[in-house]
Amino acid sequence: MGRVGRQLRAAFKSDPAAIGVLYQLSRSGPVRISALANALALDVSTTSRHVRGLETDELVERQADPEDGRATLLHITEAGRQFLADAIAERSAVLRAATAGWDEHDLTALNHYLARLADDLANLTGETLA
Amino acid sequence: MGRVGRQLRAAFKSDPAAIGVLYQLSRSGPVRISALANALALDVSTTSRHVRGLETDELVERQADPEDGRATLLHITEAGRQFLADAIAERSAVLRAATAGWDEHDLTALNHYLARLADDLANLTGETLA
DNA sequence: GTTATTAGTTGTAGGGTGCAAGCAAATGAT
DNA sequence: ATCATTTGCTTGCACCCTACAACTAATAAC
Repeated sequence: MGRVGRQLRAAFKSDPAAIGVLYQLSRSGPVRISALANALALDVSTTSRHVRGLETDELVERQADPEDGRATLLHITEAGRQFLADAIAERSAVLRAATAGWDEHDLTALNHYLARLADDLANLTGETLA
Repeated sequence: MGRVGRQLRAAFKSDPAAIGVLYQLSRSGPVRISALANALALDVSTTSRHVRGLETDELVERQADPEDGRATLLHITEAGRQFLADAIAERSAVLRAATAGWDEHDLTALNHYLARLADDLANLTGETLA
């Protein structure tokens, strides 16, 4: 089981953390850092540093939260979407190469199971975006 | 997809790396460090450090390779097996908790797919134990 | 208005990882 | 046999990810 993880990590060299942040932002609209950290199952401080890095690269932007001066709302930029799309494309290519011998049915089944497992694990520990 | 990985990493706090080494050793008998590194898709140097740590904890032992004085052959100790078994039990408990609502068929199917994917990824990059 | 709580950042420390340099044993060329 | 090369492994170094603790700024509670 851990094998899959290790091999995927080895195959996906590019920015492991950044992509998680961008992915979450891409499908959730303006969010606070704390919510993001929660969704990623990471510490707020860690998430804060990632966001700062992405901000420097202009893949993410922050705006003051109109309802709370302490908080900031994050959103992905157009460049961020592009970057994410490229990263996903690269990963997909690897997966497609690995699963070249699979038939359509098995692929969708695996996908389905993984999504379900991710949801169940999220429920187990209570991490989700609000 | 990365979600599963992140959440599993969060749920399995204990010794991420050590367990990989022990697992490989448990199912492969005496191996060289280089072969182990290859199987784990890790750098030899990284693997070397892990082995040293496990050796200190007496979970792994090394003996000189009779056929090559430079190499060492690693094997898991009884304590190592016990440690691994405990770790696997802990992980299994988490997974069972997460998949409490799954029926038997789906579980075995997921297992099957993951094993297949791991194999295919290994083939893609050529990492296996000899 | 003073105190407590909350959102985020920064300091610090610990691990994992890979690359490059080094060391010792083995192999190959002469 | 001798010396150069290759091979297996370890160590030095630098970088990233991560969490916890201490801190600042802003809000909420009283």
